[in-house]
Amino acid sequence: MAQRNGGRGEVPQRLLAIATRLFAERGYERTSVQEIVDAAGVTKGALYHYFGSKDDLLHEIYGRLLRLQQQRLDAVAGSGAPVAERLRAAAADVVVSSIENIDDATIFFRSMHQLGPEQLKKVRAERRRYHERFRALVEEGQQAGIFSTATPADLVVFYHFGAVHQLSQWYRPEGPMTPQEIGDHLADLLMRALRP
Amino acid sequence: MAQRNGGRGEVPQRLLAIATRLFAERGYERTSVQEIVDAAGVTKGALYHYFGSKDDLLHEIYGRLLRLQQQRLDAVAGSGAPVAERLRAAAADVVVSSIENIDDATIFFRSMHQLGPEQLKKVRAERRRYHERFRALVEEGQQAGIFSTATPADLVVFYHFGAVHQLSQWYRPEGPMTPQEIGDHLADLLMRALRP
DNA sequence: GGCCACAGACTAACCGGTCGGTATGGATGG
DNA sequence: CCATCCATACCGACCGGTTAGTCTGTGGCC
Repeated sequence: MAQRNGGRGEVPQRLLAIATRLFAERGYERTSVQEIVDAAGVTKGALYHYFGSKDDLLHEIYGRLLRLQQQRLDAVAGSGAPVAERLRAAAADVVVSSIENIDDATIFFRSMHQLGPEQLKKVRAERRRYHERFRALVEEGQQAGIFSTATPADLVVFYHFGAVHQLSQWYRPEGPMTPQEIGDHLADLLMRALRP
Repeated sequence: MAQRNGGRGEVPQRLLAIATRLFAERGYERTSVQEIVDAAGVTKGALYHYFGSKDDLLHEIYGRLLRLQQQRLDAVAGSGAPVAERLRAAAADVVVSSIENIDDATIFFRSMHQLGPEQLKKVRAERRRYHERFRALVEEGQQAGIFSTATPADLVVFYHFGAVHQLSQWYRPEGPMTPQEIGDHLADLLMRALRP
C-alpha cells in the first residue's frame, strides 16, 4: 500500500530525486524500477513502501512543478502593476522557472502521455487552469487596448508556451545566456508581438 | 536482415502507415511490434523482412517528415520574393505542413529521444540544417534593417519552432480554425515580434 | 528448381509489482 | 530498569506476463 509522503524522510526524497534525473536522461519507459532503486542504494521494497507505483513517481514530479509554477504565476499576476508589466513578468518567469527545474520540465513535456487516464485528467485540468490564468492577462490587455487583438488570446498563449515546453530541447547550461536573459528575451518577443 | 525499401511494395507501406498511427496514438514504447503486425494483417516475419528493427520504423517516419519539410522550406526560401515575404511564407508553411502530417509530427517531438545514438545524431544534424536555413532568413532581414535586432536570430527561431513542435498538444482537427488560418496567425505573431 | 515474400512458433531477457520476512526503536507496563 | 509489543522501514526472492527479435518452414511465381 502506498504511504503518505510529503517529501518527509530521506529515502523517499532520494528516490524521487534519482528518478527525476534518470527519467530526464533516459526517458520514463527506458528507466526500470530496478535501475532507480540500485542508484538510490535501496531495493524495490523500499520504493513500493513509499510509492504506489512507477506512475506515482511521475505524478509526484508533475505535481511538484505544477505547484511551483502556479504559485509563481499567482504571485506575479496578482500584483497591482499595469497589465503589460504583469504579463511581461509572468512570461519571463515561466521561462526562468522552467530552466531552473529543467529536469522536471523535460520529463513533463516528454512523458505526460504515459500517465494513466485519471492522473492525466488531473494534470491536464491543472495545466488548463494555468493556461487560463495566463490567457486572462492577455485578454485584459487586449480589452484595455494596450495589446493587439489581431491574434486570438488562446493562440498567443500557445505560442509562448510552445517555446517554454521545448526549452529542454535546446537550452544548454553552458550556453552564453543566463536563464534570466533568456526569459527576458522571450518575454520581449511576446510583448513585441502584442504591440498594436 | 533489413532490406532496402524506398516505400516500394504495398506491405511495407501499410506497415509504416499503421505504425505511424499507433505510435502517435499510444506512444512508441507502449506500442508492441505484435500490435503493429496484427493491425496490418501480417506477421512479424513480414515486418522483419522489410525493417531491421523497431527503431528503424521510427527512423523511417522521421526521415519522411524531415525530407518533406526541408523540401518545402527550400522551395519557399529560394523564391525571389522580398525577405519578409519569404520568412512569413516559411513560418506559415512549417505550421501547415506539421498539421497536415500531425501524426508524424507528434511522434517526432515526443519520441525523438528513443532513437539509438547514431540515428539520433543523423536526425539532429538534419534538424540543425533546417534550423539554420530558417535562421538565415531572419538574419537576412535583420541585416537589411527590416527586422528588429533586439533578439538574437537563434532565439527567434527557437521561439517559433517551439510553437510548431507543440502543435500536437493542442491542435484539434475539429477546432474552429483551418490549418492555413492557424499558420497565418502564428506567422503573423512572428512577423509582429520582428517589427523594428 | 530456386528464389522471393511472408508465416508463425519460439526464446531469452526483462519488466513492474508482490509478499513473507526481518531489523530497529520507541512506547507501554510491571 | 527491564521485558514485551508493535509499528515502521526496508530486504530480496519471486511471479506472471510481455517484449523484441530469430529461425525454420512453405506456398507461389519465374
